[in-house]
Amino acid sequence: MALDEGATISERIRLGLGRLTPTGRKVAHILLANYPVAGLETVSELACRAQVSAPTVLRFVSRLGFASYPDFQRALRSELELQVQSPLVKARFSLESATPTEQLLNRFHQSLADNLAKTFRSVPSAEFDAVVDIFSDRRRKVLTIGGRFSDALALHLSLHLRIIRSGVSHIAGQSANWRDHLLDLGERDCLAVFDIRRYTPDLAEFAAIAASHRVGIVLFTDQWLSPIAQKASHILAAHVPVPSRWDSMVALLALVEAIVASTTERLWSTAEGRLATLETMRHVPRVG
Amino acid sequence: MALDEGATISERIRLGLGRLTPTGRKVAHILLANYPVAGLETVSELACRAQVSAPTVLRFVSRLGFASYPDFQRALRSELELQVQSPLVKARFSLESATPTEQLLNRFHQSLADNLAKTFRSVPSAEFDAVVDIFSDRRRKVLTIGGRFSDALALHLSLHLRIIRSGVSHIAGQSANWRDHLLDLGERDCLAVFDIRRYTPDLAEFAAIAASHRVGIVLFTDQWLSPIAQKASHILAAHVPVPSRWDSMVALLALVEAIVASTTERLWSTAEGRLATLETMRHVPRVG
DNA sequence: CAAGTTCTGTAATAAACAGTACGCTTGGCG
DNA sequence: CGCCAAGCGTACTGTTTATTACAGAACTTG
Repeated sequence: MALDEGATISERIRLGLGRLTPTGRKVAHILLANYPVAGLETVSELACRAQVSAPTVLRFVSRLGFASYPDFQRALRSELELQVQSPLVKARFSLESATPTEQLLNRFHQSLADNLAKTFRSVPSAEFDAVVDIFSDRRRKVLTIGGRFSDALALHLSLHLRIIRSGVSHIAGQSANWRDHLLDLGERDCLAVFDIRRYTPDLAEFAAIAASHRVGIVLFTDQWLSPIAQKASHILAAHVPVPSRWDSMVALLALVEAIVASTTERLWSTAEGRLATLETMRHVPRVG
Repeated sequence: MALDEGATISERIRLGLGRLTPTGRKVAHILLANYPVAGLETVSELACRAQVSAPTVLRFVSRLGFASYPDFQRALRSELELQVQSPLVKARFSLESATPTEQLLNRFHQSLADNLAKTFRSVPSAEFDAVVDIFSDRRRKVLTIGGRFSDALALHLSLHLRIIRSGVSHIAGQSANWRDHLLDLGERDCLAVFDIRRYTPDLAEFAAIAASHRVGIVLFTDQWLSPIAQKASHILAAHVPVPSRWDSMVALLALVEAIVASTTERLWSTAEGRLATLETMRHVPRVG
């Protein structure tokens, strides 16, 4: 790893520019001009771009404080990963005039917008369609279940689906009782599982059992993919990191809402009637 | 170079998803979820991330039409190079080339990003701080409750708060039983209410009763404000419209997460111990 | 239920790569 | 003018990395 942490690599290059040898400076300029791509190429490719020899490039990264060239590349990649693939939202409005709270809100918003962008960019539309297909198929029963926190999303999904179609349930309560629900499920049916990190072992076990009964598994998870991914027939992954002690479920909720919106549209001809019926029932005093 | 030009690599992956083998799909999902960084790592690193073997990764890139893995990486880099240098022109793939689903996802994402921005811009930081103050005050009990759909958020809030502090409960079940909870609440205590449109009459009634007992009401609502706003001591409003039959709770969840993040930070010195205790308890077999 | 096909991981192989030693060149200074 | 030192590139070496061959597992199909 790099000796001198804190600054981004491009900053470190700019700062070190004075201390470099003439050829080293050539490398630095090429790197800054084509940042960060040039640094992700091989040593010889970069050397060729900068019209210097390979050892010069190595001496350069060494002087920047990296133990090796692969080490340098790793740093570059992890920076790229954070720095976002959405360069449009730079919006440097964390100025000194802002109060600490405003800054916090800004940072938080930034991360969320970022997660949203990455999530929507990476979700395969074929996968999305497939899931909507399943949820729109009234012949397939749908069971939803979630982990400790993500269960709220599972509930959210089932609440909406249940309104527009029949055969939807949410599995709550003790994990020992979960598998009872599987009795009702056949090969054509579907289990929607929500599992984000600190993945729930009970859930994985349950999903495995479901999979062994040939129940289709739709997995909503985070960008690192729950272990359940191995059993899942369809996967929708959302980005969850935010500047917080907890992970964010905003992008995952966004996916659920998009799925629900699309499914509702698909089933609208029949869902409309159900909603109307529901409306009239609302005025009847509730039982209990 | 790649045989089949024209599309971006991520698009090509999405399109090819159906034609892939099960393990190949794992690789594809990891790649899309961490695009494009994951593809710039070595074969074995990527294989490890996707929990498959190295040859599987190679077969994957081969099936995508690349002659070799370095070739694939070169393509990825050159795409990255273009993308970074023209930050404005991307994400604009709501063109005629996009499939209906892609357009839907795009529109949906656009609305959500919009809601998020409006919400964070409009939330007064003083109000935000005040709510964090209340939730951080261990002497005040906190009760959460929500409407038909928004109750999932109320639950979400209580689940997190309950971990970092004591005296937090969520009100569920029949509305007739709700007011029982008020018995435990005094003047200094707090009721967190979630209510978005098609506002729930029962909730308004309940909030009114609570207010008459001088319980402080923190209201999470939509941009048009639930009628409960009149009784509320603090209001946090989020924007909810999306191109869907339902309203979106994404921005509201975002606010909740921001509140939770901030409260957690505030109480961290004691919350840390609670979390550790919880962790040790997790390994004890559950009752029932 | 069995034969065949497809898929996948293990292990061995080949290629590309980063790293290094050495000697030449250049610029500064006595 | 000549010595010294710093900088650079060439050529080589050791490692890492991609690749390929093969054998076992899983799933299909008749």
